Amino acid sequence: MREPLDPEMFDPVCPSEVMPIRVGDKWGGMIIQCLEEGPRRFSELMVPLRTVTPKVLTKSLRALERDGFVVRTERAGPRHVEYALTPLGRSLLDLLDAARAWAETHMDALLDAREAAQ
Amino acid sequence: MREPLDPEMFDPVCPSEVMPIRVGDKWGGMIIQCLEEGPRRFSELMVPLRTVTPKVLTKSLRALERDGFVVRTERAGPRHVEYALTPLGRSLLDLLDAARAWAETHMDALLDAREAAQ
DNA sequence: CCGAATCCCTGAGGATACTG
DNA sequence: CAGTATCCTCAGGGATTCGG
Repeated sequence: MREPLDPEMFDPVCPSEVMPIRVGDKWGGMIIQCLEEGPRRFSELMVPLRTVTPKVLTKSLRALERDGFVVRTERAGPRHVEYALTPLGRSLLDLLDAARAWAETHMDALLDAREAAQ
Repeated sequence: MREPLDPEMFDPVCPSEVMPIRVGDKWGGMIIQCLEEGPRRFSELMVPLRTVTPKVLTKSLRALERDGFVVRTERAGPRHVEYALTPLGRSLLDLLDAARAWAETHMDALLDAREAAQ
């Protein structure tokens, strides 16, 4: 939670375009993974999600809030906002892990199939 | 495999709009589940997927083919086409089961959260 | 029976710029 | 720092009709 998020946390070669499994919208799964170790601030989230724009990140966070996966908290101090997983959000972590495990094992086969089909 | 697919296989109240987990496109996960017990014909698939149109089903099936999840086989006889899971497609079944298990346990909480947020 | 062809429309997602 | 405000594109998804 204290350590900053790895900017290379998500493989740019394996974006969500290729990943056939999604939780929420395009960024939902990645955001949830970013929050696994504890609350994060808006600007912290933008680091590993490099290509996301503020508007889209906001939209995704709002959607995760609506579904009860994430809580938004304004902390004292100037413009300090934190996003954290709820218990319901945490309940998705196992699924996300399973999805990542599937990807590591089978993504090559998927890519091969896709290439074989041109 | 021999038994016809249950027309009520998928809860119309809980369509993929609500389900936050997706495999492939909107219909991908449901199609894969339909093929779990063995090959199925196009028209068989349309039964549980009631609201899908032929065009969209075709498109989804083609996408599943491209990714190597499904094979399309033309059988002898007039216009007899079968779709079946490949081993790669079968490798997704565990994930889909996990997703369904998650949904059964937590979907109510999600719906509550969504309603609380209006 | 298994689609293909056509048309359409919404919305997810992005680019860019600005603000309290 | 944490977003808003516009504008735009494009593809997912659907309705309807047609064909071998």
